[in-house]
Amino acid sequence: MDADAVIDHDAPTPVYAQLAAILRARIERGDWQPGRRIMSEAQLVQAYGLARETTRKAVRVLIEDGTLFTVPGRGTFVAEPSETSP
Amino acid sequence: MDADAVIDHDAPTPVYAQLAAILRARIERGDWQPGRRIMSEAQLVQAYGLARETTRKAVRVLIEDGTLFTVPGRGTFVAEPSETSP
DNA sequence: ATAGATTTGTTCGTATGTATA
DNA sequence: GTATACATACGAACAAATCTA
Repeated sequence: MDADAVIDHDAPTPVYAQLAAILRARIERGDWQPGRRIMSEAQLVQAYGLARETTRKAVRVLIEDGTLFTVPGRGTFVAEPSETSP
Repeated sequence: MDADAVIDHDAPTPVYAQLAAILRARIERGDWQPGRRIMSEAQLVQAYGLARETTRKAVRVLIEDGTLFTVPGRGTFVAEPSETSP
């Protein structure tokens, strides 16, 4: 999926999965480097016009596959490549 | 069968098969494009005045021949032509 | 040291849609 | 025709951790 792709609410793919793919593409493209903080949940909501729980679910997908990790009160960060694909 | 055909409860053809033919005609006519969502089950029930299980059976016919596919929580979608007739 | 702002974590509720009995 | 279950999506509210002024 393209990094600048737009959310399609009528597509078969769930919105949260679309956003997860977009974020993954932006990370692979280098928009956010390993160890760096990505947009906050509020910024994701604003940028993609989604509900907070939907953006959180997208982030959770990337957390579960080792791409991102969160720090309460700090933000959401890009994991080191070694942690993603050893 | 015509896309605007009406269900005939007294015809030899089962009602679910009539509806399946109607939906197939509407798809072939372009009412719903590949990858797009068709009416929900509730809308089909409302539009054609049938029981829910009858509309589900009609949809199942088109799923089994590769015309449609469903995504829980999302809806029923038109398959890509390549998936229908390779 | 305190207050406020920011950010993630959690818990409700509502609505829609398919799956199953 | 009803009921239950599960998945998706949106909305609101509050708590906890962190940072800044």
